[in-house]
Amino acid sequence: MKATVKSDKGDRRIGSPEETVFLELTRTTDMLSRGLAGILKSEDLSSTQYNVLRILRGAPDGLPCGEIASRMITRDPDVTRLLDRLEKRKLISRCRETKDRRTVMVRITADGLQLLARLDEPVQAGHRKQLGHLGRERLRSLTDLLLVARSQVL
Amino acid sequence: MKATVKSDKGDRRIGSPEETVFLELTRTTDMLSRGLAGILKSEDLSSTQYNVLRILRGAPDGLPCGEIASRMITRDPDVTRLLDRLEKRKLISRCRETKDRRTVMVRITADGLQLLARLDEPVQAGHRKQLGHLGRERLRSLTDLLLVARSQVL
DNA sequence: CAACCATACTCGTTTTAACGACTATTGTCA
DNA sequence: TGACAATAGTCGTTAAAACGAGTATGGTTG
Repeated sequence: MKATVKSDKGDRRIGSPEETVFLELTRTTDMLSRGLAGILKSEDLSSTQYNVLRILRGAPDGLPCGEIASRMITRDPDVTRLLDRLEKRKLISRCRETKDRRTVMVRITADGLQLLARLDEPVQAGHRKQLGHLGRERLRSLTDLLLVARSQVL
Repeated sequence: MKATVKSDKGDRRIGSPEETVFLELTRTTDMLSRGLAGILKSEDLSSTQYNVLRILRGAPDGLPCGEIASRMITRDPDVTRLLDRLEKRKLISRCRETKDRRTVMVRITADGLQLLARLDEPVQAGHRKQLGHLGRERLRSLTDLLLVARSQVL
């Protein structure tokens, strides 16, 4: 997350309820992301990189890099170099398809899987530590509300 | 927000409720931020810059730049150059304090205020468009839940 | 008052992200 | 089939963010 707002207190004008939600979302997400980033740093991984690896773990047969881009937010052009960095570290591999020679298939390597495996536990623990106090009930409400919120937006 | 996860579908393992919330938060915030960024782009402003300006609007007497940094997430060192860019555009002004000559006071300029004023309406409209469909009730629940979530962390 | 620590920024450098233009294949249809 | 458009990635460049070290000023204390 690009990190943005934190408090903005001092600005006395109370915004619309919609804006309030937006600001709260931003602050909360930002705070949580910071925690995750700290955990990932132990493996020298950015959260974007972590995400790519997780996406690839979910697709053992590999994915064309356009598909990766579309599952993330970052645009096509940037994925190339993101993958470059991961490939340099042997966490993924790329190979050009023989059928459609335009597409490049990307797969996670054994090294990549191991790295993810090392992170699984700390990441889960981090999430529990940050959000566990909410309890099932509220976690569920929150998830539901967010789904509804997102469903409408384009 | 640095833009990160979007879908991650394909990864069949259903995570903990905490992780689910985290992912939903990330996706939602990301989607909403994207919308805001689009609006800000009309004035060639990044969301970080927008935030600084809003913070400063709330503090007519100016703020030392360390205080700005602490109200945002970004670290001290980076605020300097962020302000550099804003100053170059005459949106803020800086002057060294006479009392404590270490601190630099930052103020928003008339130009800066005008720019914000031009954005106020579109930004509000954007938020309503994105989240208005939730209705008072759910907006409020969401805000409350987020506050609770954040209260505990760190 | 002199040495020392803390504070408040600034500067240098390396990574990343963002935007645009460019290349290579494939698919379409006149 | 031959021109044209669409698709899939890559490359170049500029702008931000991240991390660390450095500078100046102000407070503290022996």
